[in-house]
Amino acid sequence: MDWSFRNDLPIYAQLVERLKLGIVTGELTPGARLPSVRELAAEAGVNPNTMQRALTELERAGLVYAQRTAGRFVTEDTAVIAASKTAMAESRLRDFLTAMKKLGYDRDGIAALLTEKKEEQEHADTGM
Amino acid sequence: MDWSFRNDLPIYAQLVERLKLGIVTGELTPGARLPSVRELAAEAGVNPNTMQRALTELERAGLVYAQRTAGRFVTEDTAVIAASKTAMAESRLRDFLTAMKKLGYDRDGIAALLTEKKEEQEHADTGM
Amino acid sequence: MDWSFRNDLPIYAQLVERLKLGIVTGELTPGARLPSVRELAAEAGVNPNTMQRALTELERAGLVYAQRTAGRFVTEDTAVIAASKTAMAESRLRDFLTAMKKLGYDRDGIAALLTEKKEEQEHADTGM
Amino acid sequence: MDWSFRNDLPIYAQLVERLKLGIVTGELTPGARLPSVRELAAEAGVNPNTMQRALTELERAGLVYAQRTAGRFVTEDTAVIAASKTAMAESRLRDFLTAMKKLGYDRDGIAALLTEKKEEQEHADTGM
DNA sequence: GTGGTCTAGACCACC
DNA sequence: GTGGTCTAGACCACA
Repeated sequence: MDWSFRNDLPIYAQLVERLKLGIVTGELTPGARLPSVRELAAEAGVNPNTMQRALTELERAGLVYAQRTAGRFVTEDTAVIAASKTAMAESRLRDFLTAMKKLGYDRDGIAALLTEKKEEQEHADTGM
Repeated sequence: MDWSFRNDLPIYAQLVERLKLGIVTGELTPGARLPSVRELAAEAGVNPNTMQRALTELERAGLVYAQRTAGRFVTEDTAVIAASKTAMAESRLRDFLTAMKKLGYDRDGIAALLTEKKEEQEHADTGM
Repeated sequence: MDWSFRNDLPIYAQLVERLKLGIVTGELTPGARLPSVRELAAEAGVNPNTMQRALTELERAGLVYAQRTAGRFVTEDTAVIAASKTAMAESRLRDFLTAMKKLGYDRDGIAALLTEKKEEQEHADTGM
Repeated sequence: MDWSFRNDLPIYAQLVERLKLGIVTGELTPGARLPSVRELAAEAGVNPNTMQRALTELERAGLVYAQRTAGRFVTEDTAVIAASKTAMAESRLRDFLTAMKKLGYDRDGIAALLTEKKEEQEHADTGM
């Protein structure tokens, strides 16, 4: 995992984002035991409390559960994970579309931009 | 103009965003005179200092210029406005694509989501 | 407000409980500004962080909202408050009924206990 | 017996609760021999130490007694069992009433809620 | 050793 | 002065 931080968002929120990503992409498999708070904190280079806060947030979202003294585990409920993933994607998509619409782009304009970007990318790919 | 504020961004930043939007969408036409800081602040229901900061930001971006005593005006340089608009759009697009890619969506997946969304929208439109 | 704490529940949770109670009972009126985190913390005799955690919880529940630098306010949405109140009552009721049922009491048994308690109470009242 | 655990109470306390319930409801008859700690622990899926602690608690409460090598037995003193049962019920009742009173419900309000709940239940029963 | 809680104290952007 | 974030370090019950 890369534990680099931007400065446009609180660290704990970025930790949440990062861990969520790890779960929905399968990097952290359902049922897997997470390292202890202290270990994760050390790995990420943050205070244990900060990491704790992030994990508490994940617990609230149902992506992780804590067991008294055994540690924390990724939920086995793959439905929850899948729902979380699509929710994240839809949210991104919705935000993107409304922002673009506010800027005066309609669906065709957006589609044009996308294909344009795509071609750029392909040229860059072949060029590398 | 709607002057409602979210809680995830400083107010002055939201003011900048809102005014920028007004300019690039033509709601505020090139060369138009802006209301005074006091008036704008009153309209938006914010502290004049906060509005002031937003306008200063817009000046730095070259979208607005001040004339000693006459007030502030939207730039007449339509090229600057157009550039600002495409810059905003590209930035949105880039952020969106990288976020989706992190979530495991490739170009085809994104395209699928977009068309899906489009159909939803159309059904909603016809249904209303 | 009485800020006494039991030791069967984390302090922050008791703070949440106490403040929630204040809101649903109208002790804290809709739209009212709460004292600052620091003031509340001093009044309750806890660390500001602990009070902050409680208030964050209330915010998540929609009973309180924060405004950038102006302070925190009780929600004006009385529907949310009413819903919260009935939710609390129903939850208490449900817990009570299931617990009694597990103990082997049916509805009639519970009703009997209630009227018995009521009479006790009345005798105590007249006796005072 | 169902040995599922919540997360809001230490496991040993939940074990005590569960076993107490078994005794006061007669599921575990007076004088009956309990399985060994090891067996109980295995059945409940907990550490033997944890189950041991729960049983010790029950002994202190006088609901269970140990005989050197023969094992543990449910008390034959039905008076103790009955007293334990009413104590549990009264405690539940008292807690419930004070909580509801704090929420602003008087006896009539509580009675109303109860009958309301009762009707709901009956409709659900007949409806199934 | 694990998660959970709490304190103390600091820094920050914002208004 | 306000809310928000973060660190450091401590203590606790639990298993």
